[in-house]
Amino acid sequence: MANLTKCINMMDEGIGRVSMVIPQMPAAEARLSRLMLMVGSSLEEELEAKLKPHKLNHSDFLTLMILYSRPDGHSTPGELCEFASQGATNMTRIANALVKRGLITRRAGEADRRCVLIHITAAGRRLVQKMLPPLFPRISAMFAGFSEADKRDLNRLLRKLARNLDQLSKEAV
Amino acid sequence: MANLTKCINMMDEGIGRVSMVIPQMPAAEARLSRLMLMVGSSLEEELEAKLKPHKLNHSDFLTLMILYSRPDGHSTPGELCEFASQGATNMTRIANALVKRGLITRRAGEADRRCVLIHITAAGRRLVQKMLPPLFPRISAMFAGFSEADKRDLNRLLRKLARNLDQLSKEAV
DNA sequence: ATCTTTTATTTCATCGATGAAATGTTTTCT
DNA sequence: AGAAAACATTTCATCGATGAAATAAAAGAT
Repeated sequence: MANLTKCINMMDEGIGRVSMVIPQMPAAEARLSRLMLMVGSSLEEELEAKLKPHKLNHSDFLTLMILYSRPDGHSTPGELCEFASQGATNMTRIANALVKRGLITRRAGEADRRCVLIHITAAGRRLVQKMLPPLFPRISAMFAGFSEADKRDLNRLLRKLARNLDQLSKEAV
Repeated sequence: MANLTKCINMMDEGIGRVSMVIPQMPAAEARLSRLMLMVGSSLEEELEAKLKPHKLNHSDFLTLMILYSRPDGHSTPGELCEFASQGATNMTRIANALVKRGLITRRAGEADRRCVLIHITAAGRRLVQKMLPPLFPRISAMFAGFSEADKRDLNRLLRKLARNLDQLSKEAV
């Protein structure tokens, strides 16, 4: 929808001109950040579009996937907040919606009774198993033309970038 | 804020377990998509945090930067919609806010009088020139430890990914 | 035993984004 | 000239996200 290539071209020209006026700008790095932002949000759009028919948004889906991918299919709201990068208010709302659809259940915690144990249900598992396979061709197509070395490199570089971002936000305190 | 590394670790374990249950999943590619999404949104958070003190969000800032980086400092709403990936309604709202702050002006188009010409003002330029330099150290820090080859690779791979995403959304019609 | 902290929810108010539909100009088509 | 298309705005209704504050229950600290 967004025509990424066209946006990237115009970004390239723009950064070129700005760095003429402001030479101390780290142009290569600025370009990389913009690329990350553009490709990232395009990917997000693509994903949301595929989730829409199932009446799930990214946060809902991510929450469900975290539970699905857990050894015992459960977690707590606090943990889900952390891994899905959501506030507590938001997670309560998400959980309410998923409970209402019968995809998860809430129980009282056993060890620590302050916690709530959120379990994925059989229906939740079935939904995930129905949703995932149709995504596979598109996920593969995204990386068409990537050699094994390309994938390894991208993987390595994204993780390195992630570590740097963590470092940045840690210092920001 | 999000502790990206921790989220990535849990994603790795999760994908490992899911691909045991669903072996036909393209695990490496799924991992890469998740990485892109996570790093992308972390980057977005980082950027928004830096913009907040100036009372600008990402869309506002992007719109202003597009104008700033233009040879003649102007564009039209339609063009801005395209390059900032915004709907027309949204762009009208953004432009209203920027006009109110004196950062841009609206004029009637000369060649095509249906179009509106949006110009960045002197105040708009001053704001951009004041905002950018403090961002530079952080942009550089994001890519700390990246060799020149790393940056070239990341650049190349992101552009390749972008082309594939464009292809995907074109086919989706 | 009391105080504090942790955990989750509820309530409330707000903000930005979104999309559809109607409107008004201006240009283009035929 | 008249019809159709393009451009931008306005209006309206809605939705998801957000954050602060109050509440309640349980665990931990001293």
